[in-house]
Amino acid sequence: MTTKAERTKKHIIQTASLIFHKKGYANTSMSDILTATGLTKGGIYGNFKSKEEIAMEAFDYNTNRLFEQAGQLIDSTSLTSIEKLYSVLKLHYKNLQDLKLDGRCPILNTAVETDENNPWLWEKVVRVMEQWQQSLIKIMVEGIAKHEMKDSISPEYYAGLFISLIEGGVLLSRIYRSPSYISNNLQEIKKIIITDLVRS
Amino acid sequence: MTTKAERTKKHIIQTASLIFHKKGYANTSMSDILTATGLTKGGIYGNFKSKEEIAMEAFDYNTNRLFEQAGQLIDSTSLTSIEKLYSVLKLHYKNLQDLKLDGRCPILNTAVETDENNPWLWEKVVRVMEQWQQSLIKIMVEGIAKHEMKDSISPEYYAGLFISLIEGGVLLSRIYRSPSYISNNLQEIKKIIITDLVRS
DNA sequence: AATAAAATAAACCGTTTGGTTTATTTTATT
DNA sequence: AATAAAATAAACCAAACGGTTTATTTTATT
Repeated sequence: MTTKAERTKKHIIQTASLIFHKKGYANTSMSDILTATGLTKGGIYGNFKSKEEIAMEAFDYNTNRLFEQAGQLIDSTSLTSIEKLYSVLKLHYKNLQDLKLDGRCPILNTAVETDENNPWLWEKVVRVMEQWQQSLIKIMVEGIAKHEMKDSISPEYYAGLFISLIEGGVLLSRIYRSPSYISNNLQEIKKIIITDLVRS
Repeated sequence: MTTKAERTKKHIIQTASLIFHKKGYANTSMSDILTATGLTKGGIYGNFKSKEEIAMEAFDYNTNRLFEQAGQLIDSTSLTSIEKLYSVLKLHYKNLQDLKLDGRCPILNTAVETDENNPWLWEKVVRVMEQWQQSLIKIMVEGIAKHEMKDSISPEYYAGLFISLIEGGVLLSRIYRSPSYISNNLQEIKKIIITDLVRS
């Protein structure tokens, strides 16, 4: 069973994370959060000591959504490394499109806003990007070891390339309000995997 | 000759554009601008009617830097469309790296911050992205007409792809404080041009 | 039903925000 | 040298900001 405080904290994080994700940190006020949660100041400040503390937990909450189910996929034993690489990127794409993230990427958004403004949140951004990158590299390193991928490739290079294509696609799709850019880029990723990575 | 007011306006824009570019719009206060320009409130508000008006002109100023010299390059008659396409993208890369933009992209930054927050600035973001995209498309359309590029390609597709690689590279290079990501992506663009676009 | 935990309501805090006003002084322009 | 333009200095504004306090009421927990 969960305690009342735990439930309320969760409610605050869930609600605030949506607002932060949509409007950014500086442009979200405490009164926005009060209104959205239906709580009063006492209710909020009894559970969190500052707006920043909420922002930090909201960032974790939002980024976790992006990587939901990715862990299982990577650890799966029934897939080849080629299948894993493509399907994990496709999963990130799908998670970005879903209702809650709404085509925006919390890493991209938070990186842009907190660089030069909030060192603590910035540190989180760097860490989660490293984590993402490493997960892709890991798949490729295993792919090379299992002779499914060429041993001449640089996993770091392709990890950077794939992440760039996803994030660049997010930007264009947001600006034009059309998912075609990010889905085109996912197609290009598929093509690159086949032509550059697969050991034939 | 320029009038005093014109000189002061320019000074304000030049100074403020650097701060907006670095810290974003919401995180830049009027007092930041006062300090940096060395002017007083009267001096600022005598030339601009609001912070937002400064922000709008600062955005134009920053994005113009990104496209500096690109026009001449595109209009040049001595280059093939292949050379034009690669060298204009390389120029954008170079402009992004230079002292003033400092590896950040004003389109990316402003898109993230102003979506959902500032419709006027957002409109500018959309327009400048369209302009960028169209300039790349134009090169490819001409390349097809001159039989330098395959007529089976979609200029829209590749324009989106190249912009994605640049913007994704900007994000990664900023997060890791290393230019290698964006320069890797520029190499990949070169490769894609040769393997996918060139009519052999 | 008694106790403890959590949330409300409302007043309150100092600070910062973007912006205005007015009278004075400095700087350009002619 | 006279005129007009531009910038200063400083007081002032209302509103919003994040955050605190206190006494009261509601809600969980046992």
